[in-house]
Formats: sequence, C-alpha cells, structure tokens
Amino acid sequence: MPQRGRPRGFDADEALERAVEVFWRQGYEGASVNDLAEAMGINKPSLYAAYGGKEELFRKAVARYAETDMKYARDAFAQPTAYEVVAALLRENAIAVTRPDRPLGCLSIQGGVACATENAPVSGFLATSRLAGEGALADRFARAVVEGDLPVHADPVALARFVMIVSEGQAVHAAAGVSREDLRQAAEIALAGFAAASGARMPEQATRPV
Amino acid sequence: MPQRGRPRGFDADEALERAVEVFWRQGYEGASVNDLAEAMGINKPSLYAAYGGKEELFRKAVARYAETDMKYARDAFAQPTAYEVVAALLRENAIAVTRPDRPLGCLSIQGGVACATENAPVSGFLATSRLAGEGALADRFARAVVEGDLPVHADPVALARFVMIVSEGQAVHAAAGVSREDLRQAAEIALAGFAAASGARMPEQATRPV
DNA sequence: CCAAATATGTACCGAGCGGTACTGATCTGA
DNA sequence: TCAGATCAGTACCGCTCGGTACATATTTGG
Repeated sequence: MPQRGRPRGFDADEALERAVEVFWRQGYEGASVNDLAEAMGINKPSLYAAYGGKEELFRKAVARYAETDMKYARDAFAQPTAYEVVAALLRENAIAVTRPDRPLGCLSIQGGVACATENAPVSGFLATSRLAGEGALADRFARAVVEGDLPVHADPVALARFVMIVSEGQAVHAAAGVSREDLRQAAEIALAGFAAASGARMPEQATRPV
Repeated sequence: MPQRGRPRGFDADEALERAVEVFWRQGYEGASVNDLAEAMGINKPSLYAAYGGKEELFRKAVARYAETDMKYARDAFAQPTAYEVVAALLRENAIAVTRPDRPLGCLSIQGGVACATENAPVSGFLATSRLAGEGALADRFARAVVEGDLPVHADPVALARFVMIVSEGQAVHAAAGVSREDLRQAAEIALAGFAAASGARMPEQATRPV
C-alpha cells in the first residue's frame, strides 16, 4: 500500500533544510512559526501535519544538521592519530562555521544557549547533544592511548573538553563575523596547546621511526 | 534642587541587578518585560519610566554586568606579563562563569548569539562589545611585545583572538553545567597553547636571569 | 463512481508580547 | 496650604505568538 489520499505538494527534506537555515540564523525563540512556514514554502497547517509542531520541527532540524553540516566531525574521527583528529576537527570547524552559502556559526549554539523557562528543554537538548559529541571525542582519545599515539598519562576527557570549548568559541566568534582564516589561525594555536598538554605523537614523528 | 515630586520606592541599582540575572538566565528574547518587572519588584510603568524600555534596560544591564562581573578581566590586564594576563583571564573566567550564586555562563553569550531579525541590534551590540574586549587584549599584547615579555614575531591580534575564543567556549560549556574545575583544566591547556604559539616569557624565567 | 484517506488554504483561537493612558498617591518649593 | 512634579498601580492598547477547526482539493482502494 503505497500512498493513500492526496500527495503532499512539497519535498519534506527540502523544506526541513529551509527550517534548518531559519533556526540557525534566528535561534529557536527568534524563529516564529510564520517565519519558518514562509521560508519552507508551506503554510502552517502543513507544517504541523508534517513535523508535529515547532519544537519537534527544531529537533528534526538539528538531526538533519548533525547528519549534513556536522559530517566533517565524524570524518575527522577517522584520522589515524589523536593529533590529526584534533587538527581536522578544528580546521574543518573553522570552515564549517564560515560557509558563505550558509548562516554563520553553528546551529547547536545559535539555536539557543539561553531560553525562556518554558523553552528550557530546547537549550538543554542542545547542551546534551554537544556533550555527547564531547564524550565521543573522549572515547576516540582513549583509543589513541591504547594505540600509542597519546601517552598513557594523557587525560582523554580533559583533552576532549578543551577541543570542544575551542570549537564552541570558534562558532561564537564566527557568528560575530570573524573570518575563516582568522579562525583557522586560532585553531593552530589550540592545536599547539593540545600537542603540548597531551604529549601527542605528531604526524611527522609518526612516519620517521626513532 | 535635590529631588522634586514623589521619590521612587525602589533602589534603581538593585533592581537593575535583578534584571541582569533574568537576562543572563533567559537571554534577551527569552526574558519578557513581565518576568523582568516581577523579578525587579516593580511594575511595568515604573520600569519604562526608570529605564526607557526593554532594549535600553538590557543595554544598562550589560553595562552593569561589565562593571561588576567582568571586573576580573580589567584586573587581569594589570598583570606584569602577557602570559600572566592570559593565565589570570582564563582562570578567573572559569570561576566567573560558574559562580554558585549567579546564573551559569556569561551574559554576553547568554544574552543572545542569535535573535529574531527585529532584534538583530541586540546580538550585534553584544558581538561588538566582545570584539572590543578582544581589541583591548590585543593592545595589551602589543605592549607586551614592546616590554619584551612577548617576542617581536608574536601576533598580538591572533593571540587575543585565541584567548577570547577559549573564554567564550568556557562560557558556553559552563551554561551546559560543566564544573569550574573542569573549565580550569581547559584553561591550563589553552595556556600551554598560548605559551607555545607566542613564545611568551614565562613567570619563572622572568625571575631568574639567563 | 464512490468512500476513505490525506493534503491544502483560509480564517480563526486564546494567550502573551512590548508598551502606554490614566488615576491616585506622595513628595518639594513657594 | 496648595501648585507643580514625580512615582505607583490598574487596566488597557494593538500585535504577534504557537496552534487549530473547517471547508475544499486530490489521491487510492474497492
């Protein structure tokens, strides 16, 4: 049984993509349902029928954002060493938060770090998912300890926290209009800190045996 | 001619302090004028008479916040060397964004990184003032180059940007509930990056001549 | 060809928004 | 003692908010 009744006159994924952009630019509370429906090219009852409501639409937008705009982060995890993971993460993040064809910054931050009390679940949800990413990075670093490109005395959790803090700062800075190159420069300084504090094996060292 | 007419029945500074807390916790858009007036212990017409309106109240709240809660930053600038300035800034920031008697994070971030288009001036104002602080820090680093505790090849602007990025990340992280000690740990890693990337003279080196 | 099912579009809901008019209360200066 | 000035409190303004009722249009299954 394929479809019953009248087929919908819009592409649900494409409309969701428009919603991502509105939430990204204006934040959860700053984006009205009218703004969203207009940008999505549909009217409100269609929005409610297809996505459930404003908060559900936001959660779906964040999920889509994570799949597409945050792909670089999952790719970074595949780098062979912890140092290279961090280098890829911070450099790619500088690019991701300054795409000329997208809103500035990062949806996870722009979405809402602070909310009215009635919308606290929204900012809480965003904070939780950021911390989940941090946990995944800590796991990656723990693997790096096992694999030997981080020394045994390295603290995976503290290092992951530092990297996430820098990337959040990059996002905030990007939203203020700071250029991609300036953010990349900051990434290099952070990378120096990561290397110094972790004692990570560097790429060059990895290829020439001592 | 001291005062004419009925004296106001509340302390304008104390009420402004309450407004700081509401904006800090809920953001500019998430804080309604009713919320504010209630927390300030006054009613709306008094609020409008004393502060002008919601946006004016917000700007006054930010000014008060800068004078009181950001005092540690101006104090940090008085440290003798660039390294010590950064150490004080990042360590004190970790404390400032996790005060148990205050909202978590930093008003300049919580206030609103993203806004409805009609409130864009608010987030723009916050971004501008953050960048002004970054400029002041760059000036402090430029002085450090002259004074010799930063090498001549150091880039004051890039270094200041890195430090501000880290402190913004600390604020975002704090709002997500991360502990003071965890943020201080991140400050130490950032400090290592600053030292490595800048070639700054370290406190110990400063005291023992080569 | 009709009934069931689903989508669209208009027009609307109660609630809360930022902001204010207006009445009364309380002070100072003459 | 009373006029002028300022503040406090109630009650309201028009508007937008998130969300929906309802009539209509378009599809499939029988």
